[in-house]
Amino acid sequence: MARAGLTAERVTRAAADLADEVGFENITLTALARGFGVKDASLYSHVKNLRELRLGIAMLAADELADRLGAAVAGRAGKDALVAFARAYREFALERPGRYAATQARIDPALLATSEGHRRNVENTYAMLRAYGLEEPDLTDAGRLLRSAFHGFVVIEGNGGFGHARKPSESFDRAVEALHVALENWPG
Amino acid sequence: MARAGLTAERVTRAAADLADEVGFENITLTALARGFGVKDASLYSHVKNLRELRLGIAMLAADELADRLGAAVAGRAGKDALVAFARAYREFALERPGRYAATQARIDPALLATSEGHRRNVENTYAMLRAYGLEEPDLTDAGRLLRSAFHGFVVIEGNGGFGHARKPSESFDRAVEALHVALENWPG
DNA sequence: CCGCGCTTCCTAGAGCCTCTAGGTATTTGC
DNA sequence: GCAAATACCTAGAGGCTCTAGGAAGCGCGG
Repeated sequence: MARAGLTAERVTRAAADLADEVGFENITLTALARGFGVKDASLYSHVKNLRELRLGIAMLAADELADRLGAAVAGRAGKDALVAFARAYREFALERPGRYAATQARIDPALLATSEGHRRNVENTYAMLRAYGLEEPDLTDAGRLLRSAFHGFVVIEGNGGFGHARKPSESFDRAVEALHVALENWPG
Repeated sequence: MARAGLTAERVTRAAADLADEVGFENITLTALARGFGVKDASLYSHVKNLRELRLGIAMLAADELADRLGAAVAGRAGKDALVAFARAYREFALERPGRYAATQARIDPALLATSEGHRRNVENTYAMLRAYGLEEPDLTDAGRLLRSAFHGFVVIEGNGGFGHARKPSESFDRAVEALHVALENWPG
């Protein structure tokens, strides 16, 4: 009997792919096992339970997102950086919906602090905002607005919530411009 | 044997309450039946299946949200209306998380068109935005930005995604102010 | 090259979930 | 008060998570 050669690493990666296919909340250890040609009980040697598996995907995905966002803003500043950041963010969310959803999953704060990817994502955003001359607490407020707007947009878009009237990508670019205006004229 | 006196109406309403307690995605016909002191199979006389039940909650919730938003903006205009709208929106989402999640559920477009609540919600937003002197397609873009920002904010907040650094309500108010600035100086 | 132990994978099964089929009992409407 | 409508039931199939314990493949020292 040939073995499938599972490892925690491979299982998590396959789970992330599965999440992109069927949605982060719809992944199933049974389906994952089927993909490996293995029984579901076998996965429990590599993964503690479904919760932990989701956590693993979240870490993986946060790292990948951080890579993309980091590459997007590298060598840019101000509006250029904002636009590049926003587009890279949206692209990731649309292209890897399961992984993206994972980055937004509720995570134990203590554990979150150990996630390199999540930390880098926060850092990237703040670096961008500092270029607008913002200081605390405006920095936090502006960061939360950007995060909310970007996240809200891709969630609604991914959910098919925008109807067919106007191309989302156009609305998105305009929204980013409007946010740029808001950042430049941040209410004092 | 006394009967529980179920109707589609009562079942849906109880399901909405259950959703507020345990989360929209975590509602269960079994748990719902338990609440009525009835077997889960009995609910299938009143509700087609779990999908349809969720749909019913979505319709109910959209109506309730529309009531709140309508009341909030009544007699107001401009920044006043925006602030009132935003606060009512956030309040609903925090107070009735299950119902709120339902309003954001993916719904068949044909069915969505028949939902009074969803229609009123779109209408309310547009009325508010027209006061800023916006016209199509800016109206659509600005509407999508507001929806994204509000939705994103309450989702992240409800998910505990904002840490403990600064009170979300303060960030929210500042974000709304910033959005007001963006709407007033909408990029041409 | 042979057995020893570690790890991988298995079967069995409990518990919870959705949903169907078909039966019994209560209520309503005539 | 009787018949039709309907509220609710039991039984059961099928999918899910997760535990417990057993059997095969693999890598190592002798």
